Amino acid sequence: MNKAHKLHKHTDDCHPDHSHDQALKRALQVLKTSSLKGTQARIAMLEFLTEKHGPFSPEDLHRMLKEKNMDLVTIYRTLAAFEKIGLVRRCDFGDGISRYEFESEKSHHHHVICKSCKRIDNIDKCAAQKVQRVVEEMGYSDISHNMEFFGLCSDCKSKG
Amino acid sequence: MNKAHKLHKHTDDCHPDHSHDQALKRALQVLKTSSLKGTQARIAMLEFLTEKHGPFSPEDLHRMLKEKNMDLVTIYRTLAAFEKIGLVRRCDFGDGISRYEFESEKSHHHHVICKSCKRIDNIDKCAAQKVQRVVEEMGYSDISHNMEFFGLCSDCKSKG
DNA sequence: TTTCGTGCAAAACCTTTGCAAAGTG
DNA sequence: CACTTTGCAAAGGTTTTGCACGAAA
Repeated sequence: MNKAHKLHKHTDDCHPDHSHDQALKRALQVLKTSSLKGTQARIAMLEFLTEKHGPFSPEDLHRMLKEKNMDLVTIYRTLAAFEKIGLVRRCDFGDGISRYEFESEKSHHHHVICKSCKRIDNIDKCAAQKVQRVVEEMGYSDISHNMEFFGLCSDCKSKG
Repeated sequence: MNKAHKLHKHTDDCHPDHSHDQALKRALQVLKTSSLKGTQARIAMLEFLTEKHGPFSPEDLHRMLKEKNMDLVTIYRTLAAFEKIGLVRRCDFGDGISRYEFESEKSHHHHVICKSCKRIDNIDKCAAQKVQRVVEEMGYSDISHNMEFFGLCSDCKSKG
């Protein structure tokens, strides 16, 4: 069974300001800083991720970048590398599939996934910051978080 | 490789009021209401989960309830059934392992996982409620959420 | 040139499924 | 007794690993 790989596109624009190229430049900079080589595969993935934003599963990326003839394994390894240096964030929608999204201060947000039609909406407000302060007070540093919401969207509700 | 299965115990008491048995009673009630049979396996798991609370992976439970001679598959199926009727909540710590925790209104909370020593602390404050209101305004109903924090605990920080 | 990254094949791992036997109400 | 649940075995799907070849600095 090929679970819920095809999820709806976002219903709102993540980047109405067309700041893709800036994000890409910064990303390539981070790559250098981390002494990772600027290979074709990595550049192709960063171009895609900064423009389309996500979240995408490794298989999604493999399919959507198939003209680049990259191995799925390379995509897994590249995403792991990107995650380690903070270029992407891993999302978990609870279906056993990892999804990744380009991460930057500006772009940080969370999602609601409709339990029925699997559509994804962005939530711009990140209330986790208040909790983050609590976590800091507990003595933690270098804090990150995951937060996803699940619900029934209005369309699915009205359809019964 | 057997990833981070052995996580530290919580460093604070979840239930200083010893309300295990009450929670267990209510859980068994929910079982009946959902027309699920009160089998040995289910009762053993509920006893364990209401007392020790979690979060536990299926394998954790299998190991810790090994005197009951339950098959791992039974544990998977039971957890799935419990999750469906809201008796447990699934947590994702981003390491590819599902962990489950007994869920009740009183017990609802989130975690911080130390990236280094894997210790888990509870966060009692659930700031997700404000975001939940935003999600409601977007038209969603029947909303649930996952939220986990990751950081470096003070012990690990001082050890370098 | 030296180090790092990629592709391919295979393995590891967690989770799910099918079916006969046993248990529950 | 009718129906659900369990155990066992096997399969499924995602992710990881090993190694030789190729690419980047």
